[in-house]
Amino acid sequence: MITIEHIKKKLIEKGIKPTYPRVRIYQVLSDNGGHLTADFIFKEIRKDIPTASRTTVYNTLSSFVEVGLVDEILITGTEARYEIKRRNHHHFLCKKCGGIFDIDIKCPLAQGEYSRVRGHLIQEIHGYFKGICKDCLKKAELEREEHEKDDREVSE
Amino acid sequence: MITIEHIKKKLIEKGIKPTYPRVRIYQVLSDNGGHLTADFIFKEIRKDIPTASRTTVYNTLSSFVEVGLVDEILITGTEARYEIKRRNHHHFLCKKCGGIFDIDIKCPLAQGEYSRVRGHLIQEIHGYFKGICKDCLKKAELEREEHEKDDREVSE
DNA sequence: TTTAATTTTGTAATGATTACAATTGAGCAT
DNA sequence: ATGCTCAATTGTAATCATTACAAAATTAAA
Repeated sequence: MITIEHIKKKLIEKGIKPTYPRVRIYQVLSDNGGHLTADFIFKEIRKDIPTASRTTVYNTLSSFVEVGLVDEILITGTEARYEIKRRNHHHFLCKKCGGIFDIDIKCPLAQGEYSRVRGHLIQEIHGYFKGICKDCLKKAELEREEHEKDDREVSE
Repeated sequence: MITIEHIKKKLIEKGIKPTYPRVRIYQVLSDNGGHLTADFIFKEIRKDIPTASRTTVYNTLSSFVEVGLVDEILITGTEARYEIKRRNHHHFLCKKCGGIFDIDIKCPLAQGEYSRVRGHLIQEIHGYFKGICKDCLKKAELEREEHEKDDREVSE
């Protein structure tokens, strides 16, 4: 639980004026774990600031990204997701349920931060995985067993 | 230079009927290097098939992705990009010029294909980098030198 | 309190992608 | 050939996240 004062200090450090909407957006990012959609954040701050607009959310998020407070995660091709910058982890998208999970791995590339490859200056390293999550695997397993039981009953 | 017959064989192998538009889309992907936009492909096949529709391009690309012939690359948050599946390489997006470059690296994670992490079944591994490309770095370097020269002239 | 600068708001536009119904085309039996 | 059936393609309209932009509100300074 980060305090309002702590958030304000963080924003000022990065040259961002800590207005109420901005502080709230940071707080929502901080309180709700990772990979939040702009829409989720918008609805969340609407509870406090009924007049808040989507534009403010987008503007604030992009300035947070610009100064390096926040990461923009692009996995699905549709909605971008945002989270407070945090090193050494990637994301996993379940192709079945659409859920996004954190994968804490120490990628050797991500360690040697901001180096060069073939003359290009590397500033950001993004990685993500797609597959079937634990829960969906379990669910599929159970369904398979059900079907086998059905088959046996039919053939009897 | 892949032959039409070779493309047809590939599509049939994957259970895709090798219609002319589909073969042409594969050929465009094959002849023009990696990370092509749907729009580029659309314009390219329009040269041969003046009646071709965007929908066909999208449908075809998504079936190619589905059967694993093609990878969908999501970097910019806007346009998706497509390329024929190829292992052990990632992409680099230049934040200045918007160019996308191949980065051939042997990521240790990408080697142990389709394993599991924390119970989740990993089917795809995506990685990309952002930064400033070689050319833009050189350009910035030259501009900096220009400015230094200007400063000297002014102070003289 | 007035002024100026910044931030926020709200609406309209954008642009890639998808939905869907109508048309076309390929393969096959008559 | 002709008609039939199914799949592929087309074209238009809708969707939906995001951006542009001008007006209103807020803040900080004078």
